[in-house]
Amino acid sequence: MWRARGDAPLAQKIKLSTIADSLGVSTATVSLALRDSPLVADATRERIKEHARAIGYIYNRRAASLRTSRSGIVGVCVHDVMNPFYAEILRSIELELDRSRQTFLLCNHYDQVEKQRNFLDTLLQLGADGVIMSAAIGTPADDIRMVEDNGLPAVLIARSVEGVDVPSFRGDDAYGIGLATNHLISLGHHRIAMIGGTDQTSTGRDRYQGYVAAMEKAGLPVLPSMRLAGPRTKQAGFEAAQTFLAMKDKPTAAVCWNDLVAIGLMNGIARAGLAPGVDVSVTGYDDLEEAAIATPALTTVWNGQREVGRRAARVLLERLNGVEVERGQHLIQPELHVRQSTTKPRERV
Amino acid sequence: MWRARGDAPLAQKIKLSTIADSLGVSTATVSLALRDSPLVADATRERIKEHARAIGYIYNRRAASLRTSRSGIVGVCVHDVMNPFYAEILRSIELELDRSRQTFLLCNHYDQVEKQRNFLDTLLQLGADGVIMSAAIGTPADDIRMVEDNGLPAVLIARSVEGVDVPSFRGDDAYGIGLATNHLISLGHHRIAMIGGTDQTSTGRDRYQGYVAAMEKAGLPVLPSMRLAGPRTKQAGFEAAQTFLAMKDKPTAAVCWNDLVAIGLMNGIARAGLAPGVDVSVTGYDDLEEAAIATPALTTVWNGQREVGRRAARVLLERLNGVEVERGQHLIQPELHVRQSTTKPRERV
DNA sequence: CTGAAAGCGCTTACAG
DNA sequence: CTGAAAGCGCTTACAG
Repeated sequence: MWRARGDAPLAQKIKLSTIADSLGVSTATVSLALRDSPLVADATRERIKEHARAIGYIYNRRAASLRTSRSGIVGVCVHDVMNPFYAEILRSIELELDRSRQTFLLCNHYDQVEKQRNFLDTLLQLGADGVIMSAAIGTPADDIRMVEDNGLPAVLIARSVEGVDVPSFRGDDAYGIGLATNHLISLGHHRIAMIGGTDQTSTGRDRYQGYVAAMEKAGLPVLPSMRLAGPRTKQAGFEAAQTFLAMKDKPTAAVCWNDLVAIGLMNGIARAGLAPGVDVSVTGYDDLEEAAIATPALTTVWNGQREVGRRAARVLLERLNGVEVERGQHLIQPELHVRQSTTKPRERV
Repeated sequence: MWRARGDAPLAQKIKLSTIADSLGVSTATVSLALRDSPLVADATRERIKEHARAIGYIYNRRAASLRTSRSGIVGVCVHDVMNPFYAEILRSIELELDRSRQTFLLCNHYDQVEKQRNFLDTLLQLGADGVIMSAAIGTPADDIRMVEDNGLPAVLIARSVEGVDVPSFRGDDAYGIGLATNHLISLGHHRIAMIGGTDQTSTGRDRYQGYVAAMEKAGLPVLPSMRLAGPRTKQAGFEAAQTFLAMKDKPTAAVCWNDLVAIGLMNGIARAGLAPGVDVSVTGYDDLEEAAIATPALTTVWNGQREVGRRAARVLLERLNGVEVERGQHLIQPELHVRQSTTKPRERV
C-alpha cells in the first residue's frame, strides 16, 4: 500500500542509497533485491523490500532507463483517438501492452506530418522502446526509416507506407469493399454511389478500386458522378445526405467509406423524410460497436480492429525481445455482416 | 529536417560530448547553445546547432530530466477515452498542453482503482510534472494526497473526491439536470423517468438529486420505479428501452444520464416502433457533437467539456510554473440546448 | 551472496 | 562568453 509521507513534501528524496544506508547493505544489493534477483538471499531481499515499502520509496525510472537504455515506453500514433475505429484498435493494443507492463504514450496526428514528426522525436528523446503507428497522410518513407535507424522499432497499422520495410497490419480493403458492393448488386441494385474516403491514403485507393472492380465485374457502369469523395466522419456523412439525394443518377444504394459516414448519411436521409434501409440501402465499413444498434441496424464490413491492434502489439513486443519477425504487409480478411440497412431496391421518389 | 544516418543503426551514439569534441568546445557550451541560452555567442550557437542537426543528434531527455527533475510529461487519467465525453475534454487538454510542449501520457482506468494507482505510480517513477484526472469510482483521498506529497501536482476533472484539497473542474450537475427536467415539466410532462447513472460518483448523486429537486419543486411525485440506474453507454441505453417502455407508470418522457444513453434509448424506442420525440420525449446530457445530428436532434444540456479541459490544463500549467492557484471546486454553468427530441406529451399507447 | 566503483548523458554552479 | 568538474539515481561488470 501507499503511504503519505508526513507533512513536508519532498522533505528528503528517498533513493536506493537511502535504503542501503539504513540497512547497512550496498546499493547494488538493494537494486538487485528490488528486482527480485535470485542473486540476493531471501531474507535480505524481504528485509529490503519491506523497508522500501515502509518508507515510501519511489523507483526512479529515468535513472534506471538512462543506465539500461530501456524505458518501458511504447508510443502509439493514430489519426484521432476520438474516432471509434482507432479507439477500438487502441483498446486491444492497450490490453496487450498492459500485459507486459509497458507504458504507452499516445498521439493524435490529425494527419499532420509535422505533428507526427514531433511525436516520433519525443519518443526518441525519451528512449522509447518502440512505436505503433497509423501513418499520417503524406508521411515520407524516410520518417519511418529514420526512427528505425535510431533504434526505435516501428509497426504500422491500418495504413501502409510505400518503401518501408516494417511489419504492417491492416484489413484487405479492396476485398472488403467488394463484399459490400457485391451484396448490394445481388440484391438488385444497379446505381450504387460510393460516399466518402480519400485517394490520398492506401486504404482510400484500395477501397475505391474494390468498388470499381465489383461494379465492372457485374457489368455495371462506374459513373464519376456517383463518387462523392471526402467525408470520413458522422457529421460529414450527415451533410453528404443532401448531395447524395440530389444526385442526378438517383442511386438506390450507397457504399460508405466507413460506419461513421454511413450512420451520418442514414441520419441525414431520415431527416429528409426518407427511410434508410427502405428507400435507400446503405452499407458501412468497420463494424463498430455502434453499427448493430443504429436505426436501421447497419449492414457493414467487419474490419478486424481488435485483430489489427492485438497482432501489431504482439509483433512489436516480439521485436523488443529480439525475435525476428516477418516484415511487410499482413492483411486481415474482412467479413460482411448483413443487417437491416440493405434491402431490395425501390425506385427513388 | 531529419536525416537517416547511414546503414549501421546505432553505430555510435551521438551525444553532447560528441558535438563538443568535434567543434572543440565544452559540453556546457553545447548544452547552453542548444537551449538558446543568451550566454552563448550567436556565432557559436549557430555553429553548434547547425552541426547537431547535420549529424542527427538526438537530445536525451532522460538524462536531462534526471539532472533537472523536470520531465515535460503530464499524465491524464480518465474512465475511458472511447467515451466521446472524455474524448472532447481530452481534445482541449491536448490543445493547451501542446502549446507548452508538454508530452502527455494517457490512461483509461475503467473505474478500477488499482489500474489508476499503477498509472500514478508510473508517473511518479517517470518524474512526471503533473496529472489531470477524473478519479475512478472509489478512489480514496489518500491516493491523491500521496501523489501530491510526492511532488506531483494533481487537478481533478468531471468528478470530485471528498477530502482532497486540489483544484477541481466540473459542470454544475444538479443545476444542469434541473434545466432538462424543468424543460420537460414546462412542456406538460408529469411522468418523467430518469435513465442511467450511478450513485457511486459525485456526478451521479448530483444529477439524481437535481432531478428529484426539480420534480418536487413542481409538486410532482418522485417514484422509485421511475428511476432506472445503471446505463452509461449507448448500448446500455439501447437495451434500457425495453424496460423503459414496460414501466408500469407509463412515463411520457425520459431524462437521460448522458447523450449516449439518450441516443441509445431513442434507437431502442424507434426499434420498438414508437417515434422518439413524438411518442416519448428524451433529453440527453453533455451535448456531444453527435447530439445535433441524432434523429431526432437531441435536446440536451451542454456540459462545458471544452471549458473543463482547457481550464484544468491551464491551472495545472500554472501550478507547474509555481503560480499559486485556487484550490477546491470550480463549477461550470451548464446550458440547455433545445432541439427536436422533446415535445408536448402524448398519451403513451 | 555482497560491496566498491564506474558510467549512462545531461545541467549547473563555479571559475576564469 | 567559455570550460572543468560534480552530480542527478540508477545498474552492471568485476572482485571477493
